[in-house]
Order: sequence, then C-alpha cells, then structure tokens
Amino acid sequence: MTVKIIHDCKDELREADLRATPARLAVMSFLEKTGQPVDVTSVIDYLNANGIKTDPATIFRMMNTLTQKGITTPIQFQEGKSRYELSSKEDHHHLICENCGKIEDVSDTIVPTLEKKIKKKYGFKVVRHSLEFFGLCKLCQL
Amino acid sequence: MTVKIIHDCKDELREADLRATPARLAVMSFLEKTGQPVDVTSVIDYLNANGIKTDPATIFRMMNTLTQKGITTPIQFQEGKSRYELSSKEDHHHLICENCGKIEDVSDTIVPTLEKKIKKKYGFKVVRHSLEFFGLCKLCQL
DNA sequence: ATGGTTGCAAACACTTTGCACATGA
DNA sequence: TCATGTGCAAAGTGTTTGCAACCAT
Repeated sequence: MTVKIIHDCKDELREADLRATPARLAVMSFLEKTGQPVDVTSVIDYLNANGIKTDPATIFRMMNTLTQKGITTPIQFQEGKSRYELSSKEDHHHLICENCGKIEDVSDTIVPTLEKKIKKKYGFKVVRHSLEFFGLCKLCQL
Repeated sequence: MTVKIIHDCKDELREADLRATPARLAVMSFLEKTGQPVDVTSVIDYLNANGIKTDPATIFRMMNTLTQKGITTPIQFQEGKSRYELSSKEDHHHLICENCGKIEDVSDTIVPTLEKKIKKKYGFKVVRHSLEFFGLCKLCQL
C-alpha cells in the first residue's frame, strides 16, 4: 500500500514555505488519520509500513520544523519522550488510558477562567499550560 | 559547610524501611529546603557543594526508591527530564516561569470537579492528572 | 540550478543496569 | 554480620548535529 497524496497537506506545506516531500506528506497523512498524539517511533513504523524508509534524525528534524511552523504541537505524557499532534484551534486535553494506551480528547472549559484567577492572585502571566488525565478508559475498567 | 542532619528525615526514612545514609539525608534536606521540584543534576550539585561526592546512578536509584515509598513525587515539565518534589498531602499545580525558572505552587480547586464530569461524560476513571502553567512570573513581565 | 531535505554516523543528555565493594542497623 | 546502598562502567533510550548526497521547485 502506498501513501495517498492528499492535496490539502501539499498546500498546507507550501503555505508554510516547506517542500512537499514524500516523507512529509506521509507524516501529515498519518497525523490526520490517527488524530492522536504520536511519538517518533510510531511515525517511523508507519512510514516503513508504507514503503518509505527513513531515519530518526529526519523525523525529529521534521517534527521540529512542523512545530516551528505551527502545523504540529508537541506534548509529553510523563513517559520520557515527546509526542506530536496536528495543532488544533480549540484548546483541549487528553484522557490517557494506562491500560490500553487509548488517548481521548477533552475540550477545555475551565482553564481560561483559571488562568484569569492566577493572573489576579499571583500576577503570573500564563502563556501555555498542560492538563492531562491518566487513568482507565471505560472499557479497561471492567 | 556540612549538611545538617535533620532528625525528622532520619525517622521518615526509617519508617519507610530505608537506611538513613548521609546521601539520603542530604537529599531529603535539600528537597525540604528548596520546596521546589528539582532535577537529578541539581541534586548532585547540591551534594557536591556540601562535600558529598556521588554518582548519577545513585541519585536516580534513590529518587526511584523514595518515589516508590511515597516520600517523593516525580513530575515532568515538558523539558525532557524528571524532577522530584516531596510528596504533599494537598494536590497542587505549578506556575513555571520560562524566563527565570521560578516555580510557584497553586493549590488545586477545580480539578476534582472536572474529574467527576469526565467520569460522567466519558466513563473514564481518572487516577492521576497533571496540570502545569508555563509563562512569566510577576517580576519577569516588566 | 540551488537551497531545502535527507541519510548516515557520531555525539549528547537522561536514565537504567550489573557487579563488586562499602556501610548502616 | 549481612542485607541494603553506593560507585563505576557499560549500555539503553530519546534527541541533536555535521556533512555529503539528493531532490523539489
């Protein structure tokens, strides 16, 4: 199976002044398809599975570039490595099942309020935050 | 300057079935004194500054042991390494100044409520969470 | 054509592990 | 004494960097 070339991705890359290489298109496609924050290893596995050989250095560089351009957002789940997901407009958090690894999204409702309180109480200006929940998903509680 | 032997720490270690070695007492003292989550490098620097030579492996092992016994809690600030702080009874979060590195504590008020909502809406059982704020502290905004 | 990208090798930072020696209880 | 801790060396991950070759535009 070959990676489908999605035109959106090509355009998106061009708009960011990035060349639309096969590896980049495949990575974008992978990120879109999974919808989950993925680590570099799984990106490489995906590319390999689709006939694209690559090197960790390339992927790390790529993820840094995409992140710099605002296309991806890095995130760490206390597991000693980075994950990346497509940057989304709405702020959201994650429910990470520690049994099956499933990652669900939760939309943000209260953090902005909290940040205002923090500004008032501590004078601290929040630029970004991280809020993640670790536990057991519905199915894994049985 | 030598590390002051604090009796509380000695007892606390004994209660956890751990031997009160000089290195451990110094680390406990350091954690108590700084009140902030510290990384292994700064622990080593502190010990060295106090005339206690040690090895990274020892400190990593120590922090793992202390964490296992519930004495310390590990935490990661998206910086690719672990920090450790004394376990506290109350749940709290951190305000991390990205300019000067100062870390302030914020007590938790809303997360428990949020977790109940998550249980109801997603069926997800939250075991632990992480909520950290990155930005600029009062002084660094000037 | 040519500058952005990649692959490969090497190097780094953080962390873990094996084993012999040292030490607290 | 003797199980627990420590130091040293080696190895295991995750990540970055230098440089030559490659390729998208």
